[in-house]
Amino acid sequence: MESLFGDLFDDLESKSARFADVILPVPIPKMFTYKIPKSLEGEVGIGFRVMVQFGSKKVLTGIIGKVHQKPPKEYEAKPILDVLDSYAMVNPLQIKFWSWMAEYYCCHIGEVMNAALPAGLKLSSESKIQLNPTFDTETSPYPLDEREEVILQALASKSELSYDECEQLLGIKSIHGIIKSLVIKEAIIVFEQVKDKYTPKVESRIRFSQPFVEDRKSLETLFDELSAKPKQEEILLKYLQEVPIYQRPELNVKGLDKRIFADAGLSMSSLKTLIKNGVLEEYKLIISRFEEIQGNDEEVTLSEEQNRAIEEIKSSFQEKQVNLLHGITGSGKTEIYIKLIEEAIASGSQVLLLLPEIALTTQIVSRLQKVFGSKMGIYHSKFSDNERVEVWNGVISGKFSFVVGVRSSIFLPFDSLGLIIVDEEHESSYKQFEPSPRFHARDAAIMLSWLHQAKTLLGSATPSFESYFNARIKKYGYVQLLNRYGDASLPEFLISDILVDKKKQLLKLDFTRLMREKIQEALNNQEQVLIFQNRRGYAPYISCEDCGWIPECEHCDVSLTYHQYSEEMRCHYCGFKEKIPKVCPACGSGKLSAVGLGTERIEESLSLLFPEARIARMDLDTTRSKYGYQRILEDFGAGNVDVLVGTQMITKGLDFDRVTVVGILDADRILYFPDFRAGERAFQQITQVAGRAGRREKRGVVIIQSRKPDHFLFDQVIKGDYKGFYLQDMAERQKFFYPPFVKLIKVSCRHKDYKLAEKAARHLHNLLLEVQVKKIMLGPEKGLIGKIKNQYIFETLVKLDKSGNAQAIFKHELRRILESMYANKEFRSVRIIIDVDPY
DNA sequence: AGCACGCCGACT
DNA sequence: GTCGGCGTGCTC
Repeated sequence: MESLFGDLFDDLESKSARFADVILPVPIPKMFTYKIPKSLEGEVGIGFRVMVQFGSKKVLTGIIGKVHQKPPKEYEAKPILDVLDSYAMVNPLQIKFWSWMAEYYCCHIGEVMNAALPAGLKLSSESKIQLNPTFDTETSPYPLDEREEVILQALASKSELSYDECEQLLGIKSIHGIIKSLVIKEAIIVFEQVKDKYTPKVESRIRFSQPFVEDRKSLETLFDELSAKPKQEEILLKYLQEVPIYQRPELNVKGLDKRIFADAGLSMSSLKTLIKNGVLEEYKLIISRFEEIQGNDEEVTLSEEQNRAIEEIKSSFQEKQVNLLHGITGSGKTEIYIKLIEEAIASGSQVLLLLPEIALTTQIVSRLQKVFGSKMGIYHSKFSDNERVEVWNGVISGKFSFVVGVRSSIFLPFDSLGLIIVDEEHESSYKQFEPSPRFHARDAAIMLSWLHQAKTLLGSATPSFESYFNARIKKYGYVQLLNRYGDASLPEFLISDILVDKKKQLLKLDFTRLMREKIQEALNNQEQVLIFQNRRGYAPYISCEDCGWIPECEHCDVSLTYHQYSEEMRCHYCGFKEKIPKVCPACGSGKLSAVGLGTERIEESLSLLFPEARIARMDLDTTRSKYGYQRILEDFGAGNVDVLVGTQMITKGLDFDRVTVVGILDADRILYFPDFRAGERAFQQITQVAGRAGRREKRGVVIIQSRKPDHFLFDQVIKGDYKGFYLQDMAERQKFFYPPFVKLIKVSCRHKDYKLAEKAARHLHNLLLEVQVKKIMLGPEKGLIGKIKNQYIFETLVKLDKSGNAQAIFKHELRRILESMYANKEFRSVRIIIDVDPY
């Protein structure tokens, strides 16, 4: 009843709507009101893409966020120029979600839209020129110069030219002046062309022309005629073999993929002749970029514990919107997900499963694909734009009722989500840092599921302390899985003291004796080894042994990482590269040596220590290509590699039975990271890496090299005492006011002028101090990295009281303050960046 | 963000 | 004299 009236009302509203507030991809924090012209009445509504004029000449495409009949007071609304869609690309729920995100993360809704839409749905507008039809060279009062003539001649043969093409034509850089002059002389017209970037994938298909299908006699006559032309005959026979149109004439409609003839080695020119003579015809078929996969609904058998967990989750969902599933590595969370997803789909809901980027290319996806087949969509950052648009459309059309994807898949056009699962909920890659919106996909997913009145399941072996905190205060439900699936035992932990070995001269190429022995043992037994070092490159930096000089990035305040393989030094913040100097530029000494450990160097050390072992490396540098990651994993899985060295990539989704030894070379680096989450992260990372050891028959060994083997964290990791560590860390956080006890907002100022950046940050800090809410402020301080890409950074950290409406008030005031900063001439050019829930 | 308008240096 | 530099102001 209610929904009926709701629909009716909406309908009435849209029929009489005369104005539309359009979300545009511009960094201005509001929507823009345009008039809906009579001709488009009833053709547009929320979520339609429209073309509008913005400014004097620019044509932009935006999305309608609201329709209404309130004429703007201060200005005359311009009309919408055109609608691009016959149905809404974005639904009203998404607009609500975008608005919430813009509000919560203090950014503009246009920025959210930018992040949400796959590039293929954003339209690019490009200025082009065409001949002015009323122009005549003979009668024109204006003389044309040589270059202008060139352009006009080109336009005679080609109806339009882009600016780029004009530049190429004349071979000069600034074409603007010439074009302007031609416009003044009324010789050409400049227009904006909007082009849809999405191009459907097409296949050329061949089929018989209709007469031959309807009339069997004509086909026979044809064969008689062609007996003298064996090549053409061959083609027709091939076709009939694949498409038996005698028995099933209807098959001719779909025809046959053209490539089949080429693959069979048949003459393409004969095929052309047949088409030319009207025997065969060629047509284009729009096909999906995704292969059809039949799900086999394989029966998943669950352990008693898994069944119990499912029941607990379901009953907990009765009263709680969010549930935390805390299951140690290898406890079989995937099966539980499958069961819950199946049930949600069966009840007619959509389901979203979020995975961290690097886990998506692995076994879990192929596993799910086997169960769900092609009703499952995959949304991955390595997919092309076109592939993403197809997933987007597939969600709208209902083809995909279930999507597995990375953080940006929360933006897909779901309209009836029933369940969102966030796997590896603690993963920091769920947080987007650059560019804005700086959102956390887990937190946004909880909001999204709330908008859909759906449920959220957070899964992790090592939950984020926030989520665990929320579970403990009963805001979230909490379900635990305690046993490893198939009763695989937890690995044995060994802590190896780097300093002791160093003193005894037992440290060889950064490997302690214990580490070397265990690796050798595994190699002797034909078992596999994982070595974890969360630092790519050869070494963090090189240094001059004589004067201590360290090469630094020209644009950022960091040392350059030494990459031996490519023989260069690279900045991991801006991508700056430099050749390695032969001698120290500071003192001329030739003694430059690598300091510290990176994956490349470890790979090299391993091949020196274990010359017989097959070694591979997995980090950002070896997995750049679309399938790089998969290839390395497959190699490892097939047993072609004995030792795999890698960054945190190896902690995800690797599920190989033959790994018995896991080595962590420099645990201290994880432990002493300068941020309040260091302990939590260290616990998570070590536990996750350790979870890769010994999954089935044999108990694995985890060797941790450290200079501080007595650190209390090791003890708790070894015992698997998550709660103990949590409680200890929480006490610290409460004492020093860190989340989850406060809300953090980081406000930074960036500018190429050091002094100005600092001054702006001071000023901003003072303005923020005046906001009347309970809070603590730190800073302004030079950022941890003081300069990135030639921009100096100063930061203020605000710790807000979580109770009451301190957050809302502060964000509101923040907006006002930002405007005042922007209105201030002095600080206009300073970039101010707001990061809500940083880290 | 673009892009226009507007006021000061080095070029045919 | 002009072409072109980038400061600053606005976009429904």
